[in-house]
Amino acid sequence: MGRGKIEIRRIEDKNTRQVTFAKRRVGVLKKAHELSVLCDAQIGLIIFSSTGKLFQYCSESSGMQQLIRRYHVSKGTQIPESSHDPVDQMHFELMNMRKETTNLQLKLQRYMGDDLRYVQLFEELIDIEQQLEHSIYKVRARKTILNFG
Amino acid sequence: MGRGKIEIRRIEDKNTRQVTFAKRRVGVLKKAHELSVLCDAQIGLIIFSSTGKLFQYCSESSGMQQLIRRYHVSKGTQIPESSHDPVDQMHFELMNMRKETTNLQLKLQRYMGDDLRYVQLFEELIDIEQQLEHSIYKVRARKTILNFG
DNA sequence: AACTATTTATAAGA
DNA sequence: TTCTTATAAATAGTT
Repeated sequence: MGRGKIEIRRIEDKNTRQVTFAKRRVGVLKKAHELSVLCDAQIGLIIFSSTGKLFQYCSESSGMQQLIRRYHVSKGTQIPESSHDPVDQMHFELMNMRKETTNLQLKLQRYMGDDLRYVQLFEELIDIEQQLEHSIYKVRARKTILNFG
Repeated sequence: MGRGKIEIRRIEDKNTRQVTFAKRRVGVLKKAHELSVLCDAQIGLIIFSSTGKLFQYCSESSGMQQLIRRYHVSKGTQIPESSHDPVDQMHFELMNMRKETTNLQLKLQRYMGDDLRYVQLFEELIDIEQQLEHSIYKVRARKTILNFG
């Protein structure tokens, strides 16, 4: 739907991905709304961007909470490992977040050249090196812009 | 998007409404999936037809339950730090951890050369550049060790 | 269930 | 980056 056809796979270029996200997010929210109105359907749409920002749509006549409740009822049985107790849910989320934080810290360390002892693959080092070189390139470009832009 | 333009309001003819629902339901589910894949977003879409039938989409790497949990957490309201209620404390810890995760993501982005738009201080860029150069030095040292150590 | 004439969404360009 | 536009995709009405 544009000047060219694209494959449906993760867009690698960060800027393009961000622009596409902004455009298509509007598109899909609109489509959800139209379907809900035209066909009298109850619809909830939750979107988390890759940076964790939340966008949502919920059709009229019911808040998202109510829709989610209906969803749970409709699905009937609750998945065993997931509890309805808000405290349990929070605990679960907390564990997930700790895991994510740890991963991020490791990744950051790696890109900061720390804790490379356990990087055993030469290929992986080359990847990191190239990423760092690319980063430096971009930082220098930004420096130039700040200086003369 | 068809032989004629239509107003976005409830379709009165029952048959037409059903047909349109079937067509557009496929369309919006597809759009949600494409957005999720192209832009690395976490998406959940819940559709109840007017007859109460459930249709849903949830992006890879997380079930609908987990997405809903994330939604609840994300919508969580601010809790005063002073509360002694264990649930509030857990909530508070969650919020802090989310903040830390966001910071880590930003820092990582920065060291990967992305999202430098908002780095306004030349000094800060020089810091990042030096850190990156140091990182490359360490990565290269590790390469040497792997090769000859 | 297919088929198209049109509208709509959007990828790439300015 | 916001605006534009050529092209792809969705779909309303038809068969």
